[in-house]
Amino acid sequence: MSYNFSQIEAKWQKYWSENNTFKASNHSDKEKYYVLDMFPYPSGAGLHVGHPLGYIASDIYARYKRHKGFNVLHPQGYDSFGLPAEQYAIQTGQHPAVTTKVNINRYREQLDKIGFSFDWSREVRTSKPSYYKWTQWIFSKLFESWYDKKQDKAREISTLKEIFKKEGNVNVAAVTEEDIPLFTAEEWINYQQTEQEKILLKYRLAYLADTEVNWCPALGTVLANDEIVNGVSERGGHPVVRKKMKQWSMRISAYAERLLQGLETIDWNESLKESQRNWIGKSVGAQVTFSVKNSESTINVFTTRPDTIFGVTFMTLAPEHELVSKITTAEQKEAVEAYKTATAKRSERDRMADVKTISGVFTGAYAEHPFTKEPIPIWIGDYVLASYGTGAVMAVPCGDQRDYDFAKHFDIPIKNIFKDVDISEAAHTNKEGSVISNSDFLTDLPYKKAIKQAVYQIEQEKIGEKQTNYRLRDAVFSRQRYWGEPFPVYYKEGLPQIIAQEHLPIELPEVEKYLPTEEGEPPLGRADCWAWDTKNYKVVENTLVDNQTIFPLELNTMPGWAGSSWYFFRYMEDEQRQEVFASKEALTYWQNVDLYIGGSEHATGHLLYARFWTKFLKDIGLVPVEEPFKKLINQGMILGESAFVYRIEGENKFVTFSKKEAYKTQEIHADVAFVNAANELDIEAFKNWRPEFKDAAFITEDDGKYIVGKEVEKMSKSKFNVVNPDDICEDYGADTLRMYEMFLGPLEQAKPWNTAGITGVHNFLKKLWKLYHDGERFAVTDAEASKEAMKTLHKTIKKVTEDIESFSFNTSVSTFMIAVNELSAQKCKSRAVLEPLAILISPYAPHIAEELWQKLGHNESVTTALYPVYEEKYLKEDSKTYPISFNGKTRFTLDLALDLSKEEIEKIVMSDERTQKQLDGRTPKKVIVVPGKIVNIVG
RNA sequence: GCUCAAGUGGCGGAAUUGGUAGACGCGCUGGAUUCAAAAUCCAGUUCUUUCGGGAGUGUGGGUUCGAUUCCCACCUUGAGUACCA
Repeated sequence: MSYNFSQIEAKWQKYWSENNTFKASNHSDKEKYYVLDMFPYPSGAGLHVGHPLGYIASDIYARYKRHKGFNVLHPQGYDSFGLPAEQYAIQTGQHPAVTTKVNINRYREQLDKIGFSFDWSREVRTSKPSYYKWTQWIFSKLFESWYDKKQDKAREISTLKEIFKKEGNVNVAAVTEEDIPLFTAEEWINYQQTEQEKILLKYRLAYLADTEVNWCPALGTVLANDEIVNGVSERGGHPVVRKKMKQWSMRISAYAERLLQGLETIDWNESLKESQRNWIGKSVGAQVTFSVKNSESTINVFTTRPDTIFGVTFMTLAPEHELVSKITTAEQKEAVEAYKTATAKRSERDRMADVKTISGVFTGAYAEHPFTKEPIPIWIGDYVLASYGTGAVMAVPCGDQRDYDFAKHFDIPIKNIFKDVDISEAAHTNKEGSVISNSDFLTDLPYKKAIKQAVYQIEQEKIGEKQTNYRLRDAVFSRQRYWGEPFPVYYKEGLPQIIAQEHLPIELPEVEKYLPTEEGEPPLGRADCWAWDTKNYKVVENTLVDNQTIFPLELNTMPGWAGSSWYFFRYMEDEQRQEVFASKEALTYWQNVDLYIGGSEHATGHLLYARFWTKFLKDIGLVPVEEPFKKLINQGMILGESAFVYRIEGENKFVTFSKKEAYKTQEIHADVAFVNAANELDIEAFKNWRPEFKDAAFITEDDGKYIVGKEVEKMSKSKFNVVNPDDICEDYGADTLRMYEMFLGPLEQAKPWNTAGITGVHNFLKKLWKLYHDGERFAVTDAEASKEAMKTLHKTIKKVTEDIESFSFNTSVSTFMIAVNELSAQKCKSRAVLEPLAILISPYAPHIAEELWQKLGHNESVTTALYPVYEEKYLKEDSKTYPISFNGKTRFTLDLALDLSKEEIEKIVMSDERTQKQLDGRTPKKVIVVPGKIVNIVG
């Protein structure tokens, strides 16, 4: 009976689904283990072989943990709101919900074929109203909260109102907008209600404010910082410009320090933590106030080097700085205005592309040095960013390269305040080991002490204070798009009002087109039925808006990361799925994700936002954990092998790989489906591919074959190098696909896909099958296993267990191959060996394992079997093959008993004739014997 | 520029505390089987060689009896970030 994988796989996939084999229970005495994949966005292209890599790894781990006796939660779902479905809707007029559903069904079909152990009963779809109801609800909680710095947590906005009523805002330490006026309790009480609401809005964690946003005209929406790569949109690569707009934002900056500290408590890879640290960008220093001469104005600067304050020879403001127009002198007005206009015109991209050009203008004004009282010229320059720190710097050219270059360029004096350092060529930017001089009370202090002393003096003289700055900006939360969560918000007198939980979800309205309106409003502006009736609590026709009881609803939708910032909690609930976003019991039992696997492209987006929301939900007592993902692994990308044909320029003639150098050619992607393992092109298939190739001519190799060029690139439709997992399952089976994906290389590493290599893994599974059979007959016996077979088994248990625990799945596949090769050679048919082997392999190749398990006489699924236990006694050796090396180079080997002493070993080795031959009459200087390891003869 | 990874046969990769470099698989070569092919099985496969050996893990140095592994400098590739005061 041969290995009929298609029949076996269909049989067991049906069995698992019918028997709810992988349904997790929220009530169990077993220890819990939560394994999660980053859920996919269901794109129209379907899955290629790169996508399931992480799912296979997590599935192996989940199945392994079940064998180890854990209650495993391993769910899956869809991040189903997003731009591609909407772009498609704009082009075709099809409702994004329709295409999304089609894509999800296709994904599910593909996933099912690979044999994952997902608990589909807990599936989530972010675009489902029953799901986004709770996304809207969490938004409303953020709206109803403020961040109390004293308690270092988010609190309900009602507590803030109480404080205002009692004592105004003088004693409140909150994370807010900068422009908050101080008021007393009396003033607060006397404010109009709208005035109060305006003030509260500045405190809320979800707030509406005029912000400088990244506007992408091509997509017609704003983008968050993490959605922009190299100055263009991540999706589509469209240009992005800065623009001031009224937008919803999330006060993630309030959590900067906790997001940074939390990294110490989680098991993520270092490079990922490092990118989050960089993104948060903490810097410790001081804020110092400089007064402007002949003016009431003062300039605040932030510096990480207060020790260099005596080296200040000028100041630079960002061109957008609000003081610029105030302090500029009449003579400089024209030049300053011209510079401001010029910089405003330059796009972010231009500014980034040209970092080297130094530009700036003198304002004519002078500040006063807070210690020396000397006048300091004030300049403006675009190397100072308005969005970081205070938008102004105290320039210390001797210690900062940009200040140095600026000073040299404009001939501003440079004062050296470093002891024994030459600054004639460049600034002295390395603070380690430097000693300050020429600096009054800081002279002769090493930099660390100087920083402390400077901060102390600054605080004593009340000209500034110690301060910590973060690069992390608040995240823009509005998108001018259709296919996202609507806000549970309506507007009364221009101020946002939240809709209570019991009226949620606010469902997306129908629109006749998915484009912005003629007035430039978001697509929801096209909806006819998009107003909120505050009496009947329902969405009604826009024509009914009277601004008394019926008000207009918010037209923006939420960004893609809203739904993905909390979905891992949603999976925890199973029974009361319609009632609460997850019950207390479920949240307490499952806590957080033990193992999270996904791509590294989410390093600063999803993974930061999810941590932020989790911390917030913890603050308001909704979840019990501070971090969502305890351990995280980034799977590497599987790359495609593209095939190229070479067209001679100006002709419809293609030249084969080895002869292309003789011509001027143009590389063209050919579909990898037309190319065999030997890189030969199927010329007929290629000709029929596109009309323009119909009459193409070919210059072939001498044997008449056309050989293509190969190159490793990202797998993508546009490169015609996509390999589909369905085809692999069809030809070789899911078990082969699963094992081969793992066999390709280390999980976290990027690696090219090469279908040709798959036969090795497929052959292995055939050999495994044969091991349990004798021709057509199932041949496992109860006969006692040989010593060698037991040794092979326990060696395999040990290695595979270690490999799974360290996520080294590629090496465990080779361990299985070695085991099957050895057992086949030993002709082992013993149940005592083959039964544990079936369990060992079942996380990797679950279908064949189930089939063999059943043939072994079991009625229950192999997933219920306990993992075999490694016993050292089977591996005990009494001799070892010693490498005998001379000066570190192994020359021959020698079998010796393990219980020999060092002296005995040395004696035997020295008397061996091969040793004498190697030595050739010399006397060794030294003989090193490491029992059980090696013998090394020196000399 | 800065930060983080990584450089090992024709290819994917292995070597878990420093101890026989190249496991396992692909590909390739030869053989068995077959009318033939597929499939299967067996043997070989880092380079070099005067067949005794010799060299060899990006490059150069160092520590060590012994280094793919540890240290220093450099080169290359990939990822992230980018005037962050």
